[in-house]
Amino acid sequence: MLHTTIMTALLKDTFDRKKQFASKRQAVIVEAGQAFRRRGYHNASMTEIAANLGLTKAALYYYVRNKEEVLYECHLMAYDAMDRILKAKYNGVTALDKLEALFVEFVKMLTASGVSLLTDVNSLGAENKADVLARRGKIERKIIRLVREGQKDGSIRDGDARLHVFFFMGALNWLNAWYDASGRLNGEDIAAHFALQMRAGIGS
Amino acid sequence: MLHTTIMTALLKDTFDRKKQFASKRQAVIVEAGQAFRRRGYHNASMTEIAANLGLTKAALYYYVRNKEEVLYECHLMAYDAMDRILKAKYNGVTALDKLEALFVEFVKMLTASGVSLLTDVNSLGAENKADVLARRGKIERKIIRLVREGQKDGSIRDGDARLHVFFFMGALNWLNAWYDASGRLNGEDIAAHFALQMRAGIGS
DNA sequence: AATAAATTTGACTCAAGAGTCAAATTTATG
DNA sequence: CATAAATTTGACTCTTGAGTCAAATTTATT
Repeated sequence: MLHTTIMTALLKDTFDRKKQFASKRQAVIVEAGQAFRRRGYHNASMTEIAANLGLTKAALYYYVRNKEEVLYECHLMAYDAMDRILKAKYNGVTALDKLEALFVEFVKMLTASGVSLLTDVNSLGAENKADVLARRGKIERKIIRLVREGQKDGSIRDGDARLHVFFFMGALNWLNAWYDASGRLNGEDIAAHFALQMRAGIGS
Repeated sequence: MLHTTIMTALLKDTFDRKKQFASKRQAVIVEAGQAFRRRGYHNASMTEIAANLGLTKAALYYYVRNKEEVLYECHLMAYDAMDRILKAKYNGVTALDKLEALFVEFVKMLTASGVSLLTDVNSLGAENKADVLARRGKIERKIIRLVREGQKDGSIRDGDARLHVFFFMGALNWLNAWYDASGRLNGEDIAAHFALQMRAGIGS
């Protein structure tokens, strides 16, 4: 009994500590991601990111190995979010319907959360870069497959499915360049508009 | 007579020299632009760009003031090209027709020439950044105006014209991320496909 | 060939920012 | 309070790449 209480206390402690550490680390990644988005990877210094969190640069390095790792995790976070969206089941009889629902979620996610699609993939080392591009490729292929499905069920117009996808993925990636959370357009509106435009663009 | 021949020789000479200088300088900008596109502004070093041209870094600096200026000129070059396209008169009775013709030219230009839309606008100093964003804004507004015109003449579906435009401008900017000149898709095909998708996306 | 201008270079300087580390400080627990 | 682990810090080091400059070299002209 005494033994177990000690154990549980110990476990709870280490668990809490690990949770604390993990969530602080997460905060670092998110803050860095926003800095990267606003100012670009190379223009955002680790010192600056630390300061935004009320920390010193040296303290940052308690949570992350190096800057590149942070960029890498930012990319992964975005692709994880997209994967989660892709994994969910969407209602709608046609593939186009599903694609639309998916697209809405993408836009809402990108306008709402701290997650953003970064473009600076060349600042990653060969290993991480390959990894990130593989993740991106996987997602793109999944969407392309959905488009092909739509071309079979007749909901999506014929034509190069890859081009269909690259076109509207561009809209997603371009969001970062102009979307301003404090602007008059909210994420829901943009999502609705973009979904409609995407659908019209490839629907048959 | 003697006088005039001397003068003309002198003028011709300086003219040639200036032309030489200008075209070499242009080559520097173009090469740098390609390097920036491939590797990102900060990852592409001046030494590397010089080497690609068979020069030394010091020689590069005979042609340009500094790296930022080069980035600035790359942006201007792209916007100049877009301005030229925007200035031309396009056939087609509806605004949508004109927009489509325009869009085709944009895509062809971006897939063909050394010109490319760069995204690293944050690496510019305040002055140049404002300038570049102003140029971009001007172009966007012109296109938005055309979209509004289309909404009046009934060729373009109603809805926020800015969003209509941001959507397909994303496709343009995303080109850099995936387009490979040595790939199986050529610029003309992409232009045709994208034009169709753009048109379908906002046509009424 | 002599000359003058244009072009190129090797060998620098300099600043910025990534990353380190031993020591100080804070936090949780008995 | 004493202690041990976790966290944070100031004060470094080190590398990279931008930018400079006086001198060398090339080019065009008479």
